[in-house]
Amino acid sequence: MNKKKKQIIEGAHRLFIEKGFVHTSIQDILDEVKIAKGTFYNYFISKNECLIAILEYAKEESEQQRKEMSLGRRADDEELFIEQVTIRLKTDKKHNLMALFSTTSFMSDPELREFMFQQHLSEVQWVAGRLMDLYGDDLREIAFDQAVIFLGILQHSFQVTKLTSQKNHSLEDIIRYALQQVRLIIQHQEQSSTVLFPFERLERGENELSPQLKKLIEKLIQNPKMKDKVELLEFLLAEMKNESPRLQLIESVWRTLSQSHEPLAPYREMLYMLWEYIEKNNASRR
Amino acid sequence: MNKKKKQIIEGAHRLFIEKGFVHTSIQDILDEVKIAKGTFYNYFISKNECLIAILEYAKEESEQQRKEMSLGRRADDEELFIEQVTIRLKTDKKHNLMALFSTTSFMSDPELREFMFQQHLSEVQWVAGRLMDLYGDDLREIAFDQAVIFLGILQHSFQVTKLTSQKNHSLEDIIRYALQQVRLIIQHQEQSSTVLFPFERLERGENELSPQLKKLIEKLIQNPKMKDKVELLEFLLAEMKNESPRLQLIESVWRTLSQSHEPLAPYREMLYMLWEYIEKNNASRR
DNA sequence: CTCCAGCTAGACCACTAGTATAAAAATTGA
DNA sequence: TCAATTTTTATACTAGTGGTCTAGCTGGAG
Repeated sequence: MNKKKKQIIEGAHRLFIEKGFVHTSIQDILDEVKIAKGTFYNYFISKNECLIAILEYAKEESEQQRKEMSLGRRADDEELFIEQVTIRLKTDKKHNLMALFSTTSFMSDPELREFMFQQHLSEVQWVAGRLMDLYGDDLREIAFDQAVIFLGILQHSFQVTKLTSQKNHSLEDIIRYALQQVRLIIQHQEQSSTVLFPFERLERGENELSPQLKKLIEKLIQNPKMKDKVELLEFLLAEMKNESPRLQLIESVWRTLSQSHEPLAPYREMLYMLWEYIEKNNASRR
Repeated sequence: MNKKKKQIIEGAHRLFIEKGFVHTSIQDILDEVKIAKGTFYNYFISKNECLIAILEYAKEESEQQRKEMSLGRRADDEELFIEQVTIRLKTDKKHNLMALFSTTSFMSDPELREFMFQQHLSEVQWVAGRLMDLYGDDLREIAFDQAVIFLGILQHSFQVTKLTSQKNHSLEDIIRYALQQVRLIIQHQEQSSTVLFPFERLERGENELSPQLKKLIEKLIQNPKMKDKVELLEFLLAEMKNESPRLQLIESVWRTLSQSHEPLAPYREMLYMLWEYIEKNNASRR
């Protein structure tokens, strides 16, 4: 990322935390970072766009940390899960984004809204996957429901903690508590009970791969040298929307894309996610 | 309430739903209701104040309905509870305030924030009380926790329903689902398990009576004729903050206040709430 | 009739996000 | 090193915001 852009993001970030998004004017940012208006609008097409960049940065940060802490540990380690959830909340807290993240609906700008939606949904999916790691694949049917319950308890507990300004519970206490409740439900759930969110419906198509792809394409399309890459990516995007994407084709395209090493972080990230996707689907069809 | 004020509230309400709070300008409201700017600021000191008035109105509406539907039915009727929760969500939906209500943190104006806090907290308290009606007073210890869990599951499920734009679940389905999960937890909860929010701490002092009192005092203090009333109310406010308020005194003051029939809705509402408070505490000490 | 609260129209203020432009400065490539 | 290109700057501008203020109008009560 450009150095100046990073400066702006960091400055804006500081101010958003300090004074809140609404009450931070562009002018404030300009004064803080000591740049001219033109420069700001060189990097962001709007104030909202700037916020999105900050949010994206925060998400990447916590995801990176989650991956790192999972190295060399078992996927069914409850403590690992708790730590991973903690890390997200901590970065959210550090970035003071809890509120924004949990709301979405107040957002006026549709693009910002959409972005928050995706963020949120992908978190639910992550939790659902992790719950299956923890408590076995029998959970599959209700994994998504339990993820929703877990996050619901979590979020609401935090809210009420704030409301009553109780300070006697740590982040971890509350996470542990939420997990305990969910475990209890899982253990005593009868087979026949209602399922609100069937897993399959949400597993594919609406996952985070597609929007990521879209964004990458938009970025690359400006560069004429990337024309052939864009073509491949666009094919992938279309293919993944199908009922049953042709895995062989996707894998082939993936290999082609992997051969050239682009110095773009989102490009490499993309390849990694794609690889995960291929693996997962290969496993489930076998 | 003044006729013109009602007109403004209704017009503003319509616009807030249609275009959202942020994107409705004062000018829009003026055009909609066909009034001059001066008139608007005659009734509301700010746009925020106007929003608060709308929210208050919505809350009163749903509380009224909740009371009405409880007439002649047992307090431990699960169906009644479900209907009562439904009615709140429906009016919230009708007023499109779900989002606002559940968030709070994004609000810039501290007064608005405080208001939302109170709204939210009082809802949690209401649910906690009702859960005890349903499942017995043994629940007391964990009633507040379970209320938080219930509302958490509820809110989050709604959010995810929106996210995934699933339409196959009705309001009632989701409420029933949330209650089912909570019931499951209650049935299998061991005695020794963690309690996040001890009931006693939240039962008194921070209930809705105090802020209501404060607001009423602020209103009456402008009227010199009400000076003696204000004195009594201020005594009540102070007394209720004590560890164990002297019920006899409070009841005595209540009788005095009841003798003069003020034509103010909030005044009568106040008396009603105070009476409920006295009854409840009388019962629990007996 | 007078009086006056409530209403109106509209000027005005300081502020907002975002655009436009021309000149200056920094970076780049040869 | 020098010329070309890109980035940055300063500043003026637009159209809109929430909110204040004033001068004058109007309908109804006494």
